[in-house]
Amino acid sequence: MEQISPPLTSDDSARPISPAPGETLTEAAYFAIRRDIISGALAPEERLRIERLSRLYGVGPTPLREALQRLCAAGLVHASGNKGFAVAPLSMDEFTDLTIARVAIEEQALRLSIEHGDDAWESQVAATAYQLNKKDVALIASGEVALSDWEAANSAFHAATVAACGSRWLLTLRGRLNEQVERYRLASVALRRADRDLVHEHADIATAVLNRDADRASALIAQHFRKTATLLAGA
Amino acid sequence: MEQISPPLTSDDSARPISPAPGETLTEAAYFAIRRDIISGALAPEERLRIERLSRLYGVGPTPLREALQRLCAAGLVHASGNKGFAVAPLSMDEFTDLTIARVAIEEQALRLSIEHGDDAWESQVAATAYQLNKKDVALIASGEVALSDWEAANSAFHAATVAACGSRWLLTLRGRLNEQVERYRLASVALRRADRDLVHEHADIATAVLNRDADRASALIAQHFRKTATLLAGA
DNA sequence: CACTTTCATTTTGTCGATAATTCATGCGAT
DNA sequence: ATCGCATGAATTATCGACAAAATGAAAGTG
Repeated sequence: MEQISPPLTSDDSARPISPAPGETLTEAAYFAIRRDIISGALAPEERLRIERLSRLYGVGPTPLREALQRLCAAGLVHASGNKGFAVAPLSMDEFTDLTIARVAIEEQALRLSIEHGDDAWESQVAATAYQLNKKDVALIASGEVALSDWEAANSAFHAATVAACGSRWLLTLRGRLNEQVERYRLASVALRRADRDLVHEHADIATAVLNRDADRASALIAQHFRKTATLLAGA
Repeated sequence: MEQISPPLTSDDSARPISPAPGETLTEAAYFAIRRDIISGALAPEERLRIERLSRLYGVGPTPLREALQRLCAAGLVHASGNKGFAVAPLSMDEFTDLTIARVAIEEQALRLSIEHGDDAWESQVAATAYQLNKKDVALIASGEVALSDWEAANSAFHAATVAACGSRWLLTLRGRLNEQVERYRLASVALRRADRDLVHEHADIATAVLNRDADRASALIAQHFRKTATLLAGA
């Protein structure tokens, strides 16, 4: 989540992972590899040889294999027969597929959230909407504001809107999908300075949500996601 | 999927798994353990000690650990710190949560499928609906027909209806959810002879789908799932 | 030129050692 | 006398090194 796009591949500089407190090496490796796959430091379809990863992260083979198995279940890594692991590929088909699923889940989560959300939820939505608006304006103005800041605010706002949907499973699935989309986002630089009117898009969504207008919020979020998808695809 | 509810726990009878052709031991172990968790042979919250599993399935510790990591990502197993693995617990909260997510995904998948489905899809829906109807009738009549047969038909019908949704991700997520629900289904015997009018429920769904009435199909499927949930909960 | 056989690389599985955790036991305090 | 706490031993998970199986490629032969 930190670095946007480091020296992509062939970055064999050792980046040893901290064993972390009360965390198993397997988990540490899992998070480290996931981060590097999402950020693109490990390129799509790149083969993940154990020995190399072992040198890279300074971890033994066993925790690495276990971490890779988990990533495999998460869909970020592909494991074929006896031919080892590789970073999951990136394709347009997969991306449109992903967008469909994402819209479906976000729409439903949003509807449920609007239906069940209480006052605290409303406050949170309003608060994150306000923060995001500030970041949106700053982004337009200074062109190259701290991007990770904006991303955090963006993510927080969208998370807040669906937080009251009442299903941890729905949110978990949503998280997994976002994880995947993040890869495409970061893979394409086009999205950065796309001159879309984010200020109004987000403001409209926030308004619809706070007005409890499920149909309108649903339509707007679908449009919002699809626009992102179109921009990313056309770039 | 085969056995409904074998001697539950303390079944330490060796059930060695076949290495399978062109399949790695890790995968074999993964499927075997998943089957036993879903079927209830491995009880909820039961601790999964490596040594014991090793004796049970006749597999070394490493493949087992890797399989458990994957199951962990799938949500069927919980892994805590350095305290080993355990079968994921079953709770009412989790179940209602699950039902919400399931309805959300199935509704959307169904709508998309109705929108995009072609003639081949229609045929498949009609065919599986016909088969399921036969099994439904048989189930009512003979009281205790081959249950696995009925389940296969039921599963095939519902799968057919959403098959044309156009998103592999949506279907994958749906599969994961169904996996979880299956555990609750099999854990409760109440569902078996629940005298609900399955014949008509299924027939109505099939009719709505084939008539391309997305709203009605959506409503029916939600009702269908929620009824299952209610029956299961009340038992 | 195609097919087979062999060899090297890579992945997978087994084993033994280390480190963490849990349970039981004994001591001290209330 | 009982409850709480600390200590120690046994159990258990985690890790890294070694060995076996499988895959892919190259070379040799029909």
